[in-house]
Amino acid sequence: MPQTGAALRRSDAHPTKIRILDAAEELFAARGYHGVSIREITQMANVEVALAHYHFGSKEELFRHVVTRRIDEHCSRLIEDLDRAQAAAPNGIAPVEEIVRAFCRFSFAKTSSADAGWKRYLQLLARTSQLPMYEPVLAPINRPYGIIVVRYSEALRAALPTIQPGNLATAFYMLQGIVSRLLAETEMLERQSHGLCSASDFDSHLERLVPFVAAGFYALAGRPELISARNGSEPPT
Amino acid sequence: MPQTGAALRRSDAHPTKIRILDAAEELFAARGYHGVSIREITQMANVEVALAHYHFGSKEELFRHVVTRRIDEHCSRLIEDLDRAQAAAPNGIAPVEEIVRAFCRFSFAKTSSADAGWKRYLQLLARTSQLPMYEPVLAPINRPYGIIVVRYSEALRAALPTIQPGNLATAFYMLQGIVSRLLAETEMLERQSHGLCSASDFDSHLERLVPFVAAGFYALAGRPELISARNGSEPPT
DNA sequence: GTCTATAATGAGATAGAC
DNA sequence: GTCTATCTCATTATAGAC
Repeated sequence: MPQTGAALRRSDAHPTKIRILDAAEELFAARGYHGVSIREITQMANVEVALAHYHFGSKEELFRHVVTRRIDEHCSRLIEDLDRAQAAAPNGIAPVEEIVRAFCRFSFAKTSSADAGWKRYLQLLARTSQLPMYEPVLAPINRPYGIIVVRYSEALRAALPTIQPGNLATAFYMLQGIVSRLLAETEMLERQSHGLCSASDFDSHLERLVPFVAAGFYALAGRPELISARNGSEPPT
Repeated sequence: MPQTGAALRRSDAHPTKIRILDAAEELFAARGYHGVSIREITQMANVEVALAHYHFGSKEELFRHVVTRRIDEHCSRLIEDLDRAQAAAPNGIAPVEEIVRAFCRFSFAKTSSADAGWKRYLQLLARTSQLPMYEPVLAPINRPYGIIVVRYSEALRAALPTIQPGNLATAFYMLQGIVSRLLAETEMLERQSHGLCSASDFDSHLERLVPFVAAGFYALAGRPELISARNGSEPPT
């Protein structure tokens, strides 16, 4: 047993600080920043209220730690997947489909996996990203994520040399809107499809998203004739 | 002057109940349900706190009234615009582009207009639609909106007879994600495009969204060859 | 319908013993 | 690092005069 006696208060396997972060992640994802109290968080984490303030100072700082905790790995993986797509292309210019796939791969894989922490973190970002946020909490997200936007935009521009800058920015923004809505996992998709589509079936989502978004990019690049060549003849069934 | 003496407390033009609803709409749109107190709302409305309880009973009921107030007109207009698109088609089968345009027209027009109330209502729906909501507040939205989903899905199925039901449902869900993100008007688009795209320029949004989404639908219907025929040769610049 | 006053609770945060 | 106790303030909601 690696833990010392002081490290664990109950039978839980993680130290206090991590348990608070995990509980906060889950509750913030479910009800947003204002919908959750520190008391609820510490109760779920099985620690005293004062420990949240000892470890994080304030509620806002705790929230900042939650959204910051995984952002660097998240962005690193997004870059790695883009690098892989470009390395696989003969001339280093990855096709639109592979760029779009790279943008989704890590998030979709983590959300589908048994790793509940990552799933909740991605839900938290997706669900709160459309609400106005405080600058102190927005900045630590936008610094690494801004690099993602630049790298993916450059890759898409290379794949679509004819596309106008405004069309590229808007198309990428629309892609983010789609991904965000899927990661948020609302009940709407299941209800609207009468149970035909499951919100958690990200393999199906990806096989539909890639041709949908790629076709959109080609259309906005003035290259609709490329769509059938890239897609193959049949869409997912 | 139509108002009686008892109707107005200050110089504002609207009766108390409306003023509370307007203030609540604005604040709920900005910070979500839990991020706003009744005190803030009544303060912005220039009325006493007790009047919110007199008119609406509880905070949750007030929120329900805010999201319910405009939903019927909203849905009626969505149906009207779809009807118009279908009436304009020779055989009653509107092309995908016109269906997508009809789905956006009213919301984009209201958000671009001087009508701040409608703009905030649409922001409220867009920003909170990805957070889990109480069933009592979800039901009054989903009843009329469910009809919209059915009608638009039928129209799209008529325009795309080869599309698989799962592809149709997911594609429509992706369309909703795009529209929702645009209506939410985050600062992300302006930042990511380095000021090239304005979040409030819904004319540009529409001219980019329609070919993007229509191409996506055609791709998922296995009919990519239709895209160039419908779009014309050049995308928006 | 509107106001004042107040109840009842829960919130974020801190001090100090251990 | 952890716990108990407490401070201070804001919250939803209601009672009752006008």
